[in-house]
Parts: sequence; structure tokens; C-alpha cells
Amino acid sequence: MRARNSSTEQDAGPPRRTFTESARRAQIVDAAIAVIADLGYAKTSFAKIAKQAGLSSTGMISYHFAGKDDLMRAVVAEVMRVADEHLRPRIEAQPNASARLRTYIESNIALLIDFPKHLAALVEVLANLRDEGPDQFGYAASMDSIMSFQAERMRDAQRTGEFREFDVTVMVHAIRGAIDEVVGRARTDPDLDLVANGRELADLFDRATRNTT
Amino acid sequence: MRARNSSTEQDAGPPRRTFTESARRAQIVDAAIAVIADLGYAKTSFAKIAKQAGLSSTGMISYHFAGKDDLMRAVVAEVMRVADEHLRPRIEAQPNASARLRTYIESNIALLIDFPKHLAALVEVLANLRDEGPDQFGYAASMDSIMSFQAERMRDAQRTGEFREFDVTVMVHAIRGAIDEVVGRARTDPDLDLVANGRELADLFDRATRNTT
Amino acid sequence: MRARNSSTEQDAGPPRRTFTESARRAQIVDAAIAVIADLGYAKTSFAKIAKQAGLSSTGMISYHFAGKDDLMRAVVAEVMRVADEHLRPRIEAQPNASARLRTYIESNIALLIDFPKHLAALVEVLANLRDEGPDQFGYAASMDSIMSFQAERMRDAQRTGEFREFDVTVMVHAIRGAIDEVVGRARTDPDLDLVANGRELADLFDRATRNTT
Amino acid sequence: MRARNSSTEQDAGPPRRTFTESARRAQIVDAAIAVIADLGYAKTSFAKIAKQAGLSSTGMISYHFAGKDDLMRAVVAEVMRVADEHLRPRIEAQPNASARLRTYIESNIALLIDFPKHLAALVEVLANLRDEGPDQFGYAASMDSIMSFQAERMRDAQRTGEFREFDVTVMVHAIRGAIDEVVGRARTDPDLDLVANGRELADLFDRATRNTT
DNA sequence: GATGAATGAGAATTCATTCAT
DNA sequence: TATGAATGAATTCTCATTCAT
Repeated sequence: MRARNSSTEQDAGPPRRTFTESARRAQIVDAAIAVIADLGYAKTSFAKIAKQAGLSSTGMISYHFAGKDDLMRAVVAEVMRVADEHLRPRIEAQPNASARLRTYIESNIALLIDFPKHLAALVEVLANLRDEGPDQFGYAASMDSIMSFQAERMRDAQRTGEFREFDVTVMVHAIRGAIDEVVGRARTDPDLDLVANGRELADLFDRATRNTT
Repeated sequence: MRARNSSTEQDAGPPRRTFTESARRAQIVDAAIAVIADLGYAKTSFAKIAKQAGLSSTGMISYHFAGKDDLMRAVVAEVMRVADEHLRPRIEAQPNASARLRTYIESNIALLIDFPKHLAALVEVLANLRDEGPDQFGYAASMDSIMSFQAERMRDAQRTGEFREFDVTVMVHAIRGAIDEVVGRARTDPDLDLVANGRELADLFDRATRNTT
Repeated sequence: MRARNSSTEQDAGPPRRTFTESARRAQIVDAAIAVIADLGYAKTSFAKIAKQAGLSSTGMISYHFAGKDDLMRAVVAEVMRVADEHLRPRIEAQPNASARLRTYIESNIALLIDFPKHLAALVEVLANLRDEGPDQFGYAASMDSIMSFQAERMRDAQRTGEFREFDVTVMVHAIRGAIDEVVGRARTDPDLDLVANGRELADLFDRATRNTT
Repeated sequence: MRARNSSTEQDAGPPRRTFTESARRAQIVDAAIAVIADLGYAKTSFAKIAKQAGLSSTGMISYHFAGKDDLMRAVVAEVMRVADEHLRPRIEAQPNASARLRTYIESNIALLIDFPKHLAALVEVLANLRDEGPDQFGYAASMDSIMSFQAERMRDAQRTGEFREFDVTVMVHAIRGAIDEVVGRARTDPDLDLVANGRELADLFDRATRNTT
């Protein structure tokens, strides 16, 4: 039998899942995050994930997820959930766009410290999982919507004069790229001073966005 | 027979290669770049590369390269060679650090237009090929040395007062990350206005580095 | 998934195997014995074993065994088991060392008649499977322990005066070598009179060990 | 083009070989002996032999030998040549059958000391290269003829009463098996006291053959 | 005579997935 | 729900051999 419900529900309503099923799914997703962060996307397999999760067979994974892509979407969703939970309150507590920008960058780096594998796994998956066909229901989509939202916020700040004029899309993606680069580097270099990197990065983009007129 | 010589020669001198061998190697490397850029590192296989190169068997690749890693190192080296050839003269023609920085960014984007697959392949390989063991002769190593060089140049500009004080390492990596993000996005979105992106990115980092005192 | 458990368990307790798994493993081991005996170690491959076992793919073998070495260890263990079962009661029924020696030799030859492929496979594997690294759990190790045991028994017989003085290690290995030679010859020459060979060999080593003072 | 002449000439007369050709063949055979002794027959390949011989391609080997079997026959022939050269004068210098037997055994062991790889390679090849088809022109054939010769000599000694009555074929093969076992063990255990082993083995078979009436 | 390049088959192993129980 | 067993394609790599130069 095929997995009863995929991770991205394009059909009606959220899937009903029993407690055990949800627990199993979460267990598998966590294992997947760990394996992807440790070995990289290319060397990740159901077998390694099952081993990491303490499962006896890969059949279990296929049972709970519609396929590799489905599992990866679930990984993305989980990391997004954790990231949102971690970032949103911090960011929304800030008084202005400039502070929010700084908080966004520094909180991303803080997330990297608190959940070292989550962002690494996210970057790996998004880099490797190009949306093929029209079934792009969760990969980059959720990431894209976040970035669109940030871009809109930036545009607001430009209107109020807090930020200078610049292409917000380029800016948002540049910030994302710079953060992801730190994520990748943190993997290689465990001695990297993340806090300092976050602060410097925040300074950098503060300068780049601030209105100096 | 095994591949006679690997791509990274730590021993004495460059390997002697006949004309035919060099041609075949180049042919395979080119095919690898195309396949990696199109399908991503994870879905790249010798079979696909052989097909792309018009080779009859994957054995041919094993014959010319010591293994998958060796081929990937050759890919990195080739892209670096093309990039260097493309970037260096443009950059060195600039009168000051600020202009060099702008040229570096815009020329990278121009490279993305002229050789659409090269940078994509490079980013894919560097992201997926974690250096295992001490045999990291060429992967990230050559990239690192380039970035160290750029950092040193930036420090010079700080001493002359052309650039403000900032952590040059962070800056260099942020620039790299921002460019790589564009590379990744260009893969997905063929309508992306690369020239505009390059100009905006150059503006961004000009603001971030400039001394405004 | 990888094979769940290797054939030599150095860790705690025997591996739990389901009935089906044990049956498949036995089936594969039997097929391996047949192929090795027929074609020799060098020409034995998973493909040939799978065919002999009526399996659809070589993947099945990799599924049940951790690798070629693991399968070979299982082959050695199985032959040892059969041999022990066959030899031990006969030998232990004998009243003295001299009779035990004769029985050991003749029963080995009898084993060659009853299970023509088992000893042939054993000799092939032990000759070709050089223990690489410290993981020699079962190859020559179990064989060595058997021979040490025999040597100790011989030493006892020397103390009682039943056997003359000689280097028991050399004797034990000479006997083994002589038997293995018959095993090898039996493969080539189906007309070989094994019973006569066994009797003559027993006479030979009886003379060589007997105390004639 | 196929190799001009195979190692076993069933056709008329010895092949004409130029000096260089003979030198190359000898070089390859020597390399083959070393590789077989070191890695075992199963892991020996043209590639490894070419590397050992300092040759740039395996084509060279195929050029000089009609195939793998042909090379192996040449290996056997070479080892036999060296062995004969080493053993014959020593054995023929002995006054009687008993002394010749002892010398045969001890000289074999001495050969193992002087040319550690030769006998090891021989045993490997003979154990793995079962004569398939009617083309058994050199493998076991030459070995067989030697053993037949030895058997005949033993029969003579039985007629003169120097040796007791026994099955000479069995005896000859038992001796061979015992020696080969030492050869195999010497590979594993470099500390093995070969001289002592040879002496003990000679004693053993002296007892087994001597007429004690 | 000799070489390097190529071939195509075959090696062991891992893969995601399916299915009967 | 869950599991272990099986599948068959695909992976990288090595093999002995051939052939044009």
C-alpha cells in the first residue's frame, strides 16, 4: 500500500493522523535532518535515515512518506516550523525595520547555534532538490513566501524613509545567501565564531540598507 | 589499468599527458559540468556524464580519472581556470579597491551569462563534496586561497582608508554567498535579470565597504 | 538496508534471525559451497551464486550478508559445522590416540565422499581468503583452534608413551596438508580411490607417530 | 594482433624469441610471481602485474602472452625451472633413496627461504587454475610428471628393500601436500622456523617410508 | 616491437520501493 | 499499523582484451 497521505496536502484539509503516526513521522524527520546535516544530501539514503532513527527497515519510511521527495518536503517544513518559532517572536519584538533586519540576521545565526543541524539540512535540501514539474508544493515555495514577505516589509521601510532605495528582492536574497554561506562554513569549521559573524553580518547589511541622506 | 594520474598532483611536476588523453579528459570534464549544472550533483552519475560526452561506457571515465572525486576535482579546477581567465584581467584593470570590488561582483555575474553552467556546477560540487580526509587538494582549497587573497587586498584598502573597518573575512564570504545565491536562482529562473542583479549587488557591497567618515 | 547482522558475532550473543532469514542464508551458503567447489574461489561471483541458488538478483546476497568476506566466513562456518558433526562422534569413540589419528584421517576422506563439495570449498576459501586486518573472526581462526586442540591431544599421547617424540605442530599441519592435497586431487580426478587413499594415509601417519622403542 | 607465440608450444619446436622479447617476458613473469605471492591468485590482475613490472599499460602483457592462462603457465614453468635448478643437483648428489627423500623435502624448504615468492606463487596458481578443456599443457602437467618420476624412484627403493611397501602415489602426494602447507603457512607467519619445519618433516617421512623389518 | 586508448562485460554494492504477512 | 523480505535498476569501478598508430 502507498503512504496514506503525503506531506503537502493539496487536497482538502489537513490529514488525520494518529498519535503514533505523527510520532513516527517526527522521529523519521528528525533522523533525516541529522543524516543530511552530517553526510550531505547526496550521501543520504533511506537506509542511513532508518539506522539513525533506530528503525529496522526502510519499509517503515516508505510507509509513512510517499517517497523521497515527500520526506524531504517534510524536512523543509519541520525546519521552517522550528525556524519560524525561533525567529518570529524575536523579530516582531523589534521597534523598527533596521532593528528587525539585525535581529533577523543574528537570530538566524543563533538558530544555527541552538539547532546546528536544522539549517544545515535545510540548505542541503533546498540546494539539491530542484523543483521538477509542477509539484513544487513545499520546497522552495515556503521559503519564497517568507522572502516575499520580508521584501514587502523592506519596501514599507523604504516608503517611510528608514531604508534607502534599493532592489529589495536582490537585498533579501543577498542576505539569505550570506547567511547560508555561514551555515555551510560552520559545518566545516567548528571553531568559527558564529556570534561575531552574526554581528558583523548585521552591521554589513545595516550599512547597505540604511538611508544616509 | 587505473587512471594513470590523478587531477591533483601533489608530487613532482605536472603529469605528462598525450594530446588525445588531454582531449578526452577535457571532453569528460565539459560533459560533467553540463550534467551537474542541469541535474544537480546528487543526480549526476558516470552513466549520465558518459552519455552526455558521447562515450560508450562509464569505464572510459574510470580509465581517465581515478574516481568520482578525482573527476570532481578536475571540474572544480576547470571552472576555476575559466573563471580566473575571465575575471582577473577585468579586475586588475581597475584603479582602486572600490572599483575592483564592483568589477569582481559584476564580472562574476557576467561569467554566469557567458558560461551559464560553469558556476552552477562549481557551486554544486563545492556544496556537496565535503573534504573527507586530508586529501583536500583543490576542492575548497583553491577557493579558500582566492578568498584569502581578496581579504588581504581588502585589508590594504582599509589601511589606506578607502574601505571602512570591518571583518574582511566575513565580508568576503558574504559576497561569495550573495553571488552563489544568484547562481542558484539563475538555474531556476531563466528570466532573472542578471545584469541588474549584478549592479544592485555591487551597489550593496559598495555601501557596505565604503568609508563614509 | 545493509545486512542486519554479520556472520561472526563478536558482540553479545547470537543474532536473532527469523526462520525465513535463516533459510535464505542457508540456501545462499549452500549455493556458494557448490559454486566454489565447482569453479574455484577465483571464478566465484555473487552472480553465479545467485543463479545457483535460484535467486533473482545479487542484491539479495548483499541483503543477507555484509559482503563477500562475510559470506565466505559463513561458508567456512557451515563446512566446519558439518565436518565437526561428522568427525567428532567417530573420533571420540576411539580408545586411544593411534586409533583417533587413523579415524581422523579416514573420516576426513569419508567426509569427502559424503559431502564432495564441502571440503573442496573450505580448502578454496582458506587458501584464498587471506586475513586482512584484525578481523579474522572465523577464517583460519577456528581451523587454527582445532589444530591446536589436536596438537594438545598428541602431546598427551607423547607423555603416555603411545606416540614417539616429534614436533606436534609440524605433524598436525603435515596431516592437514596431506588431506587437503587429496581434496584437491579428488576435484580433478573422479576415479580416485578415496577409501584406499584414506587407508594409506592413515598407515603413513601411523608409522610416523608410533613409538617403536 | 595476437601474441605471436604462447608459452606452451604444442606445435613444432621452440619459438624464436628475440632478446628483448625474452627479457620482457621474464620481466612480466617475475612481476606476476611477486603479485601472486603477495595478493593471492584471486586478486591478481594484469593491471597489478603491469604496475609491479613498471609497465605503463596492460596491453604490453597481452602482447607478449596469449592470455591470462598463458601467463600463468609461464609462471608455473619459471618456478619449475628455478626449483629444478635448485633441487636437482642437491638431490642427485645423495647416495640413496632415503637421503634423497630427506634432501627433497629440506631443499624445498630451503627454496622457500631463498625464493620466498616462487613456491607461494606456484601453489596459488596450481590451486586456482584447474585445467579446463584439453589444453592442459603446462599447469599441473609438469608437476605431475615430476611426481611420477619421484614415484618411480620410490618404487625402485621398495624393490631394493630400502623402503617398505606402501602406495607410492599416495606417499608422493602426501609429501607434496605437507610441503605446500608449510608454504601457505610461511605466508601468514613470518616467524615460522622453516629450517626446523623442514627437518621435522624430513624425519616424519623418513619414518613413514623406512623399512623397519 | 611497443604504446596508449578504448571496449564492453562483469564485479560488488546500494538504492527506493513494493508486498505479503 | 508495522515489519522483514524481496526486487530490479543503478551505482562506481575493474577486468582482460583489442586495435590503430
